[in-house]
Amino acid sequence: MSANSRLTIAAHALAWIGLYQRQGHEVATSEQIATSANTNPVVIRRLLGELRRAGLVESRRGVGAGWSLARELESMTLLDVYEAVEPGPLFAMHRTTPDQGCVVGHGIQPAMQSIYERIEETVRHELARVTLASVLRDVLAAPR
Amino acid sequence: MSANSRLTIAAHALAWIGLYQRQGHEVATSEQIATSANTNPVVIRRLLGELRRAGLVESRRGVGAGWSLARELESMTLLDVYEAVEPGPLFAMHRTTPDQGCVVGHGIQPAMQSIYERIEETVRHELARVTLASVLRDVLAAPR
DNA sequence: GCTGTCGTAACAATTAACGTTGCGACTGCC
DNA sequence: GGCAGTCGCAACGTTAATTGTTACGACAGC
Repeated sequence: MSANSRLTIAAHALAWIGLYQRQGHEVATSEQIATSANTNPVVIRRLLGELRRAGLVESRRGVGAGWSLARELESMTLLDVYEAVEPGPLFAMHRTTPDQGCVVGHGIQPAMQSIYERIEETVRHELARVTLASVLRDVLAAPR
Repeated sequence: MSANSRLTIAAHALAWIGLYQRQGHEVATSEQIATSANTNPVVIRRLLGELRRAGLVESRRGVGAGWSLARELESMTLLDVYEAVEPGPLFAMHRTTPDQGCVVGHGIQPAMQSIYERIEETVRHELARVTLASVLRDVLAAPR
């Protein structure tokens, strides 16, 4: 599965902003975060834009502009981030509609759909148990 | 997440073969399955080849060739199929290594890695609870 | 006005999955 | 022994999504 790294990068950005603010800074720029994540500032701005729409971060414009947290990291979970940045489901159906004249082709999609929904629900449950504050704790606890 | 449909198609193929055998046929051809799944026979052969390596199906060659189940559908779970056809993890890390000189860039990957491993474990647990026999039951129970 | 940053559009680059074609290998049947 | 049907597999084209890049206007503080 060509998994995407949107959730990883978004968590990275949030942890970075959170740590930076703890160190007394008001706002973080997309360029600073991009340097840490080794990617392009526009990629960060795009992701943070989605997080802003979800009410997780705020942005200022003008000179001295940048990003800040809209809520405490303690009150943010990976589920919040996941829902903000992940568009589609974990597992996909057929790209083309299967043969509806075939019994299997007709019944397979509803069958798999309900299974997939149950699995995604447990994934969401697990994501909801992890706060961004605990992610940052784990980040800082990594051996160097 | 650009989810792929490999698990869905593989389950489709197994259910199709299982039902076909129940109706008294010995083997199913990749072309029959491809027609039901509305795709190309080579795609089916590729997927079934992976399932064969995992010991879930067998194939014959020559005239009257085709595919048959190597085990009962009751003894096959979606986890068996998932592990046979899904190469990578559900969530990806950064595409490029983050800045190891940054505290967050250095600690983010191990932190996310352990979270992702825990989540994949619960997904595997859920997949293991679903047999292909129950998938086929659900397929046949779909309203027409 | 100048500067630094966001906001966003447009497009290129990369990657993975999927689809297609072609052909050799195998096996049962005539 | 030849024929026909199907798998096995490689090669390549197509498609779609993500990611990366460039460009430029908007905004706000100095």
